[in-house]
Amino acid sequence: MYELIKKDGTARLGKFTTVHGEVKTPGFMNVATAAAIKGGVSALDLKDLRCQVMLCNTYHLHVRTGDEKIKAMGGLHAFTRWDGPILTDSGGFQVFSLATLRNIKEEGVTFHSHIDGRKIFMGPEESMRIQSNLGSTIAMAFDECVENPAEYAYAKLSCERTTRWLYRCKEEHERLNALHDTVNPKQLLFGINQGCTYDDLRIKHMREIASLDLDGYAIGGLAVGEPAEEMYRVITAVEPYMPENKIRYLMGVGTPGNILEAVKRGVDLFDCVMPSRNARHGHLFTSKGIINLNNAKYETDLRPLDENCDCPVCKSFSRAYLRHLVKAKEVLALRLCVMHNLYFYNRLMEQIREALASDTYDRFYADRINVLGKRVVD
RNA sequence: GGGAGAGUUCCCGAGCGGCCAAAGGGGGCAGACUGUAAAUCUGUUGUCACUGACUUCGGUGGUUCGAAUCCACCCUCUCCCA
Repeated sequence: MYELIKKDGTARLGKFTTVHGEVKTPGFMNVATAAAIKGGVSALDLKDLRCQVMLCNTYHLHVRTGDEKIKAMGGLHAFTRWDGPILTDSGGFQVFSLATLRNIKEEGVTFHSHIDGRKIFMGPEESMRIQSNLGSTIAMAFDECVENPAEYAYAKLSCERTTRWLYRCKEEHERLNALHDTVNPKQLLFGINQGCTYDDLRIKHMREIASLDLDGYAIGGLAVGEPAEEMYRVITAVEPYMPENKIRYLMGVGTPGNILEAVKRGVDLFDCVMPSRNARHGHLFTSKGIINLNNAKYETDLRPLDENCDCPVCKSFSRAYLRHLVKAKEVLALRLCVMHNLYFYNRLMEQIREALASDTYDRFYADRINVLGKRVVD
């Protein structure tokens, strides 16, 4: 359950209590799609990286190794050795990202597996069953994440279908939670707001799903190519209709700057592949902006990535060494860079919470917003 | 000593009379990445006064309207025989 500790304008400081532990919010979830943070970081590293929640994907784990096998092995917690909260994404995003490999109908979506091409059907009931088998702390509703830009007519049609899917999700989720043989009978369910960039669709949809009294509410379908200002506008428009006593999750977002903006607009929870993916590509986040380790200027730079960072990587290694590892394509480069970026994101969230707790968020925001997205100059 | 073959732009390597500043890799340089089909993708990589000109394909000469491509000699390397 979510507890709102205090508000600063629309920004919220809170905590979310689950059977697998407490999540301080605003918080960031570290993405481990196939039950692993890409780049060689295991669940055992996540505590050191100040991670609160691990996020895994329904579709990927269904395709390999298979949710029933994972259930038989004790669920995702036993499997990955991560004992904190796990959120499973429903597969809804794959409706969007595997666009060339799928077909959407009222019953659900048929995918062609990206691994072996075989047909996989997933609808609300299937997604709920898989997530139940995985035993995650939080299950996400099965939705359609519509591409941007989208025609109003299609956005409306898709949004209405996502609502119908949500009713089916809730029913199946309750049925499964009541069964004796589930890994986590206290599994929570979050609904997902859709409506593309149309404020009226967003608001109508949000009001509908809010009435279902779910455990949390997500805003989905953003950061899919629309300008950031449009994303902020949608959040601002829909926020008043999100239940105040429920946790709010902005899916797939984003850059450090996006997070500061969204926190200001009342969002509690985030996840994004950006810290891990960019790290794998030598793109590092620091308190003074962005460092691209591929750049020749770091070849003999003996400073740490971020002088203000006390992560295990910054404590020990120079930019020059990390650049060397990146250029040499050493696996160690991936691990160290991902560790730093995840730590940076988790630490950023801590700083946001500290600022909210001490009523200094406006100042924190003003100090950082123009720095975080730019290249480090030094 | 005799025979066979090879030398191409930073590297490997294609080209074998004009469509060649020269394919394709690699490397270099730079950019992108937002609920991960992503340790990936894109651009660029002779010089300059850059919609054009100039220099470059081991060296020097030659044939030709035109040569990285054909000829002669030279240099270097590899392999085989003695």
